[in-house]
Amino acid sequence: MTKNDVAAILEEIGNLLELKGENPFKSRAYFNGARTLQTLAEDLGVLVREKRLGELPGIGDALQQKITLLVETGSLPFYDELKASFPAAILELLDIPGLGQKKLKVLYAELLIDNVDALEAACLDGRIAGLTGMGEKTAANILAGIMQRKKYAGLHRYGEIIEQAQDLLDWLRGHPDILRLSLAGSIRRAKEIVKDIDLIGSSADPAAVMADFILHPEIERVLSHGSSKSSVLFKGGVQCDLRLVADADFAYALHHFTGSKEHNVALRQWAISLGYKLSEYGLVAESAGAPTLTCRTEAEIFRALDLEDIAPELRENLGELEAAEKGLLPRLIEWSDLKGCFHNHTTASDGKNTLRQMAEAAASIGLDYFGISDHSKSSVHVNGLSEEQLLQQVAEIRLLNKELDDIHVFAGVECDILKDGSLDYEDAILSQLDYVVASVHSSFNLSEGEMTKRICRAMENPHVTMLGHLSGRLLLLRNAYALNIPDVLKVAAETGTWIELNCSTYRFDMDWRWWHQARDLGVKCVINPDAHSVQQIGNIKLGAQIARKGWLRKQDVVNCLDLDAIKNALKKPKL
DNA sequence: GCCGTTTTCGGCCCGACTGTTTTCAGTCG
Repeated sequence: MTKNDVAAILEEIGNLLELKGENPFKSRAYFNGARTLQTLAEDLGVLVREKRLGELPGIGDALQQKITLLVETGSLPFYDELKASFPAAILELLDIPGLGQKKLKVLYAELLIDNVDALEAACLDGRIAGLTGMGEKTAANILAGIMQRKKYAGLHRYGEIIEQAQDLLDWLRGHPDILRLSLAGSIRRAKEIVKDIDLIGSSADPAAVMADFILHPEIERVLSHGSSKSSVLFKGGVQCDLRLVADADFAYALHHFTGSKEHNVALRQWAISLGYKLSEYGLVAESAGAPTLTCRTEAEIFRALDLEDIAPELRENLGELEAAEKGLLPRLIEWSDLKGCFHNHTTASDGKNTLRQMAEAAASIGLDYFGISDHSKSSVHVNGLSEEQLLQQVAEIRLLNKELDDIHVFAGVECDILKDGSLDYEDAILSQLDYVVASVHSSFNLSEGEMTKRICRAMENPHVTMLGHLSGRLLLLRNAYALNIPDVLKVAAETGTWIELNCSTYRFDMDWRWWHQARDLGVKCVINPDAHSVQQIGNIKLGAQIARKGWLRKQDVVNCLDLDAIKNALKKPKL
């Protein structure tokens, strides 16, 4: 049982306890415990074995026992009994917008509603509207929530809505009554999955701004409309919340609504320890005689609390406050630090543009070098290259380099890691390339041990320069395969194998949560677009955002090296 | 159920908006 499995069970327990009418703080304790496990950098099995679970924040005696039982035996009688006292599908109803635990509890107790179809029927035949505390509008809202959920599932990949968010920001900034305006929420923190677009603005006439905001031509439905907050649903299914405050409150509101919630809770505690009370409205001295503070910017709020300015991407309560206190925050990478990239495809395998088009497009966004790595022969479904085709492409690249003077093209391959950890070409072929990206494209269902061994064996090959999309996940589509990432990181450090941060909007893989640890082990990151078209080369900008989230600096990312330095790095034997 | 320099009991972030209600509860972030 992985830590994510355990975390999912703790969350489920939290929800079931709320439905049961338990002390809400008790169920919150389960949610907190789940969150701790999800962001755990260590191996859960090791923690359990060494009886160190209690050292984790939010894990006390009771959770320690329950987690230990789950890890050691794979089951938990407390959970089984709790689950058995409710219908199987009831928690799915909590995903419907507008329906929380309290209403769900009433629906189940009064009408025995325990699935989406029964809920939909009850909305339509008037039974919902007849309950105390619920009326026609409640029924209509729940119904709209069911429809919305069916249509859009409510979650979005960061890389697919960030552009829309930026456009919206620009549109709204043109409003004459807007003073300041920023993205907030998880999209500002560059989370790989985003629920909605949060905007925070300041205005002397918020009602006027709101009145115009809800007239945006791309809006499908206005969900709520007030003078300080409005929510709309855009065509295409993205929800956007706009909050407006007085300009004096802007920095506080921006910080508050950027979150994360966990960061905010920690920062409030921190403020209390210094004698202040922090909220979205201000930073107020609690002790008599202390000066009243006015912060114009978030940086000023942090400074007032004796902290370095914490970048939004780092605000996850994963050590950023402690680092900011000691002046140890990393100087985070910027996309413009990137000088090139390595994992890109052409029409030779499954790309949409030719070798030359790709190289010229890379040059046009200012890159100094660019690597071509088409698929290897086992990936027949994506037109993987035979040995002859691959060597032919290498020859073409050598010729192209004589023509192009503003970019250098490296010849590589995305070589399949076969089921047993061997590679898809012989060493005699691989040795003729400038570099090799090794990736898993098949046999996803191996055990964790087998998959870990497979990938580690591939890294032992001296020709393997880097690992591609380490976990194989496709965001919102496919889970990562079973893999012991700490073990992989250890071997990557020992063998000098780089690990890719794949910038496909579906991947962002390796996950940002691991990079801080990888960095501390000395594992180098390489930010790659996995571009299958000229447009996708630009995804390295998104990748740099995610790298920032993983605490990465310029010196941790090899493709920040200039052309001469990267040539030397590629020539150097890795072992 | 967790936590602790006001500590082993009594808190646990809190305000906007909506809808159902005559003063407030639920949801959301």
